[in-house]
Amino acid sequence: MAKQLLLIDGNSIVFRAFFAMHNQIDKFTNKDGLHTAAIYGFKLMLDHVLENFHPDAALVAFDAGKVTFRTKMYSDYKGGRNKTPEELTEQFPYVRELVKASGLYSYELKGYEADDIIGTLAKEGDAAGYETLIVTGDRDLTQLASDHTTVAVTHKGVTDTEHYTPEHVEEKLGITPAQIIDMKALMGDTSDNYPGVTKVGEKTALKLVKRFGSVENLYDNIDELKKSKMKEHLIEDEAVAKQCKTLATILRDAPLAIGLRDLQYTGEQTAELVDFYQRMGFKSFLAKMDVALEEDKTVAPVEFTELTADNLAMVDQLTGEVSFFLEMPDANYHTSPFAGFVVGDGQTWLVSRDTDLLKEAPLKDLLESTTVAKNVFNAKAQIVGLHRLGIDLQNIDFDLLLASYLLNTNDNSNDLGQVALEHDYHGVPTDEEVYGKGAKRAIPADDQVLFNHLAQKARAISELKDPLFDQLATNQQTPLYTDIELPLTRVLATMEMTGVRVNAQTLKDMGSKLTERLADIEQQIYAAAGEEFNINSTKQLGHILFEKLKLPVIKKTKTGYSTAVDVLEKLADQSPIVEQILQYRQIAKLQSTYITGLLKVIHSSDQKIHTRYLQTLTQTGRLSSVDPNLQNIPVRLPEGRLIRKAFVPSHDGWQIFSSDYSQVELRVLAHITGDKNLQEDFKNGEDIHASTARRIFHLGPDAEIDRNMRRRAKAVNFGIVYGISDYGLAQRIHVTRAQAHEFIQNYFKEFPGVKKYIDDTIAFAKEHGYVETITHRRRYLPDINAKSFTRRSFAERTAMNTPIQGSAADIIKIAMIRMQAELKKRQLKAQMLLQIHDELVFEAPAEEIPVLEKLVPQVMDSAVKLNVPLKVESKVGATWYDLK
DNA sequence: TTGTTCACG
DNA sequence: ACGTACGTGAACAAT
Repeated sequence: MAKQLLLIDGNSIVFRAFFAMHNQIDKFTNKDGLHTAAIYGFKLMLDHVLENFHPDAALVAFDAGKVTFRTKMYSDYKGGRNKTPEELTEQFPYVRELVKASGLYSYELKGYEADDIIGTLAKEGDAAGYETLIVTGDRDLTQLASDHTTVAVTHKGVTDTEHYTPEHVEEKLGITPAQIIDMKALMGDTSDNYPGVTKVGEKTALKLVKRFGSVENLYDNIDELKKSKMKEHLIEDEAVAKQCKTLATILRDAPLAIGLRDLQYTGEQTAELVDFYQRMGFKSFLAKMDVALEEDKTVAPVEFTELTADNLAMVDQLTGEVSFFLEMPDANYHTSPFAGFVVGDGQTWLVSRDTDLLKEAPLKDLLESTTVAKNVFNAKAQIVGLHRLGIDLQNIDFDLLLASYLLNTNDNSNDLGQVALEHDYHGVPTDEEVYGKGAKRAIPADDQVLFNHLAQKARAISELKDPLFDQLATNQQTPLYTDIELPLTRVLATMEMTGVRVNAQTLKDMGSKLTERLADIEQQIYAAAGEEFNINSTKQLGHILFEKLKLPVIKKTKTGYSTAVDVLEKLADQSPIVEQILQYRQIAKLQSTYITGLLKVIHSSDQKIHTRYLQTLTQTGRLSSVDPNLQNIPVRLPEGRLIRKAFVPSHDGWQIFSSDYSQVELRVLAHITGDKNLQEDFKNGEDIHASTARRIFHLGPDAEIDRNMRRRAKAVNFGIVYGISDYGLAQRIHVTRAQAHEFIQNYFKEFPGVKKYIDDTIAFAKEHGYVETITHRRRYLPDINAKSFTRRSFAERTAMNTPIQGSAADIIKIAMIRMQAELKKRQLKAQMLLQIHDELVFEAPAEEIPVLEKLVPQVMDSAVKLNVPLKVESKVGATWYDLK
């Protein structure tokens, strides 16, 4: 077998690697802050090549600076290029080190480009009977392809390559590799900045090369061309074309100081590579070699002083802003015990288990001071926890959890140590590491262990403040943090602490009735099945329906038969048991989640439910609600809706008041797409689903819209917002896929702005790796360029949905902050209780209802200025059920 | 802990 | 040919 020679175009691969990973450039840095994306990508490419190609000799060629024989000949050669970014230039020395550790030679020659080194060695290889593989990111090198030399050009990224052999060049362009030079001479090269012949591009150049064979032959026989503008240009630019040919020609006889015999490849230098990976922080490469990354464990120890009743005066030594952390071991900070606290200024850290000390003057005054700034982790938890101790935490400046969430919604741990690690800060372990997990989790009995952990937490908050603020500023997210999310934290804390009154007796009465009905249906099901079984078990239910009763299988899940509603609905006419199961499910859900579930979380002290809003969880900027979830209380079905009767005002003579945005997501869509038709429909105050039906079904302005048409149009509108597929739409509205496809096509024809927005947004996401809302809330989409169709498609749908859902979330957040301020300013007794994505629920004395009826819609619809109006509808009633 | 189902916007 | 609408939380069964 012939010997093999590997030649790599170092500069072009490094550039490719760098720009391929450009959108995650800040993710690839080592602990010293060195950018490593290009180094990483280079090694990725190298490993990929060496999987299939086993060279006997190998070399990586680099350019040796700007000045080459080409620039001497033509001073504009490669002119006009942007300056290489600092983040890339700093990586070159390390790429060379990597090349060496990988067992390859590197070489550069003053006055010549990497191409010329490669061209010369490839020629030497051909002569010596080698099979040569050239790896490059630059298509120009394909001119070197020959019977024994293949040129691999990286496509997208660095591991996806296209192999150019003479046959492949012939197939693609219909010319020989050497003729690529002639083609380039005629057409020029914008990236290398030489012009070629005026008005001659790739198409014309190819035609001419195919006809005449070479530039020289073309000019020798120029008279054969018919009179034309092109001919004039050719004649005029003859000198240019000939000069460009020299520029485009890669040298095959550069005066190299090395030869093939100097390039023997004997494999990688394992020890050097491991050391190199350690310094670069390349975990995955180390893992391949079964070596773990040595974590930098050299964290400076943190010093702290235990605070007691006797040395409380030490608090007065704290100067300037302070970092503070109140430790609550349970996630639910409304009820969690307190385990201790830490407070300090970056120099001094004061710690204690005795949280009653916080009530003492020096600490209470400090925490309530409006002039001393506080830095914390999870401000909402701290506000609520301290409130339980009778302290009103004021002047919060930095919330590590909140800032981290805004910077990247994907890293959404609630653990301080974990969050710190996501920002490359290693100075604090996770709670799990210190407190244990599961049943073993406990606050350490050893003071030193607990105090050290608390002090480390406070230090992390303090040290991460500046870098995270800087990153927010870089992302243009400072106003989002300062004007929206941080003020919202206090609004949410107040809502949670206020809580909502729930009448336990109402729930219990409903519960007993449901229990009876459930027992009844249960017996009917057992009778129909001919045996008793656990109806709640999908496995047992599947067995009964599809094996014992032999009903047709409509859909399967990973683990067995699907018994979901849409499946059961299709089976309803086959056996009465199906309808009974649907009934059972509906009632069992109400009973377990909404009767017993809610009864469990009513606080006995005030008969109220205090949910927690998670402000740093969702990928879109919405809130979520837990312990319990008050954002999914039943409303759609009449039986479930009755649950809302239990939600009552907390004072006699008060009422429940609610306002919601009407079609806010579609209005946001109209705003950000700028679609004229959609905007017009909203400005005219139309029933948007009806007007959509009118457009996509091509109905006249006065035609009657029947309910079915409106229903279909509504489904299309939802589909557009969610990232539609014809299949999905067809499923939902029970039409054929072809019909669904036509509906979508009609929609895009009628609303071209929407179509353009979708395409532009996906393109933006592919280029930048993230999408944004109207307030610069950001969501990264790592899968947007994934190879897997499913993953990529999902990322594309979220790319277009997130700005819409997220901007709607931004709008209501702004409204909530303004609303809370208005209630305070007007000294109203009304309280904001709940937020349900597009709806705000209040309780208020009856006499304030007329005020709210004007005020709330006015605040909500003016929260932001869109180029379509926002519409708000209000209802009022004695309970949450009775709203009218 | 994971999967399924179902409640909401 | 791929496999299907976005964002959530809770209960329950089975591993």
